[in-house]
Amino acid sequence: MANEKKIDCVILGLLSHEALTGYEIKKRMDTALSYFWGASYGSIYPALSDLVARGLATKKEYSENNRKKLIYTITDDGRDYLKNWLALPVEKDELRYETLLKLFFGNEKGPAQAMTHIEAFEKKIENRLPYLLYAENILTEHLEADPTHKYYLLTVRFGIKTYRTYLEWCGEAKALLKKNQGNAD
Amino acid sequence: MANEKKIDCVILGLLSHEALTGYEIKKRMDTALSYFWGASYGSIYPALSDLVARGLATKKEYSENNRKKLIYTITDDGRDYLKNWLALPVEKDELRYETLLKLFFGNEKGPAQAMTHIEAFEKKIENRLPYLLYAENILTEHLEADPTHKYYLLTVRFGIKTYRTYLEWCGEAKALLKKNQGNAD
DNA sequence: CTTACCATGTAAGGCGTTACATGATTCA
DNA sequence: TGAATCATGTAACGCCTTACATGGTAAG
Repeated sequence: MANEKKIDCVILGLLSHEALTGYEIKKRMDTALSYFWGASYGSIYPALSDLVARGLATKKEYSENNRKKLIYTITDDGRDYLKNWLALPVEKDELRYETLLKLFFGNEKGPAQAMTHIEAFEKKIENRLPYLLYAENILTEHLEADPTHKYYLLTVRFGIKTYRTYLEWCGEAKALLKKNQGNAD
Repeated sequence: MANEKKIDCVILGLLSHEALTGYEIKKRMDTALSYFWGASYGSIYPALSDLVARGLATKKEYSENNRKKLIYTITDDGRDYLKNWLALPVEKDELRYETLLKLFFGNEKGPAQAMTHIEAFEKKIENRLPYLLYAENILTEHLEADPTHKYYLLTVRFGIKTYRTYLEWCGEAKALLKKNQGNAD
């Protein structure tokens, strides 16, 4: 019962909402979950087969516009498995911020280099923020009609808040680097 | 020249400041780098041997209080390797927030369960924040005397800002869950 | 007609954690 | 004298990414 693989849990979690194809699961990860989780096809498809083999999901062939899709549905056992995992305490939250890593060792290359990394980071965040704001709007509007999305909304708000903090930090970091560069305004 | 392993880069980055033992490197990761990077002994020690084999670091036996230590020093080649990596654009920043994952699927188990995860997260962050604040004080004080720590300070401030945002979010998330639970104060 | 996207997978290999193994020293 | 911390490492195994392979459809 121990050692739940995270990839199984994410997939079951997504399937607990609605039946999905492997491709759609990947899409969800790249959008709705992108700021706190990720996975590649190379882990998604094998995991799906495995879930079916263990009776935690079922697979159905489905045809849309003459194009066949494989849709996965969570089973009762799958739902139990998910619930069991959800009740366990969180093992670890981890980040691997290469940007911060490069910045940490910034004195090897100087402020100009550090500035470049900060600006690239800033742009990446600025590009992603609108999606989250859009999602927040939709979710807030439908909150009373569909309260099951309350949790989704909470994670979106986490994303928005942290992204805005990142942007704030970028501004401050750039200011500090400029100030210390020796040329006042 | 491509495919720089991150573990090599972190270690070289730490060694670029001062010569260290494997044990000390691990310590740095668990404190100064903890909120944006991590590694285990099982990756640190083999990486150190490898760096020596490639001429990017040297190893010296050293005795302190009759206890032998293996101290690693960065070489000129190591410094070049590090600088080269620092100049490359950031490949990816990634987070794996199990807390957010469990929260995302929270409607399977309800608000009480979600609350538990949020509170555990909150406590973890509250416990770690003081270390960062302490580090910020020290670094700010010594900033003019030792400007090489400017970059370290930037990452510490990143940690503080994001941690504070996390705590803010915890408060809001708990409020939303309570409100929707149906019992107004 | 070709680029982008939809859609599903496999294989190799890398990377890194966990668990194990060992032993010294310090502090209560 | 026992626990905690210092200190260094190895081996097995697991997990996941990258790259590869294939082919349909939609839009310009």
